[in-house]
Amino acid sequence: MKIDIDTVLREHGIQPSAQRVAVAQYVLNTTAHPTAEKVAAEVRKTFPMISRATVYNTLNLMVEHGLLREFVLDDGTTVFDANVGSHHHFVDDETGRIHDIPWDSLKVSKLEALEGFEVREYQVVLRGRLRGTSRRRS
Amino acid sequence: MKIDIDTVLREHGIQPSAQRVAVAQYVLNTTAHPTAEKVAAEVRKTFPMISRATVYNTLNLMVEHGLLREFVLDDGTTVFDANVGSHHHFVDDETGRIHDIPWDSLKVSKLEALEGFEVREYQVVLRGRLRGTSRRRS
DNA sequence: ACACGCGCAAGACTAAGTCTAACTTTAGAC
DNA sequence: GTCTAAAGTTAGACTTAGTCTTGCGCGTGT
Repeated sequence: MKIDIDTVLREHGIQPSAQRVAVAQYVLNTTAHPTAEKVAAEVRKTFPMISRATVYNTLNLMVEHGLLREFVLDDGTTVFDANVGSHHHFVDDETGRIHDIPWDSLKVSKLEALEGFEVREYQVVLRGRLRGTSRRRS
Repeated sequence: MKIDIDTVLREHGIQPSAQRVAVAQYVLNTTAHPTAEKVAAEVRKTFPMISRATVYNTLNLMVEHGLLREFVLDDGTTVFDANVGSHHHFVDDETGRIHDIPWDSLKVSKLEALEGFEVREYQVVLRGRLRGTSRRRS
């Protein structure tokens, strides 16, 4: 479950440090799509002295080095996603939580027909409710 | 081209005022997907005394009443779109500008197969370059 | 051992947006 | 037309998320 974070960082060209490992440890092992502040809060549970700037620096570093993906929600909050492969997103209207949708669950066609646009990447953003949820409050 | 803004507002249940008309006048007649600050700047050209709060209030009002749509870009900036019908978005990597893609240009299939998700709406967000643009700088 | 550089901390700073309190305008009643 | 209450507007304080700056300390290579 939890491989050697130290190695993962190094493999992606990031020099490890206690703080960076702590951040990576958390953010690479959750599917919760946390915000930067959430990451900071979590990490501080085991590493109380880490500064905000370091958390932000580390997250940005990880994004730059392809270890993490940044995603901005409709309400403007930006969250991080350890799932760096292509996938779509479903946003729960009620809780705001994001769920990853496997790439192959959806198919977008007619992309070729877009005259004048050279598409590098795309993604479907869905919004709605989870079916059969008995209203769990966040 | 420019219908009676006063009437449009009233038809959507918004009591017109000089400030509101000025904001609506601009934002309903552009396809530029402006930010709130951009709207404020534009409106001030003809209405210098309008306050920031009023611009924000008016834009939010218009969104609530379905005259406008809010859209958050990947970098977290939120912009407004007078095109309230369903459509997709293409974000130009180079300039950051957004282009509306007609709903029927793309087709998303297999939506039904999403077990457990009750989709209320969705949208494809594409990213890339405009084809054949001779690098116009923003 | 030494110095150089990288990373970290703390807090100042910025940008975008919301909130508040006081003032002004408007619509409707008389 | 005048009055009043409600609605709208203003300026600026406040909040939140994030970046920048400055200085310190530790590790590493020679």
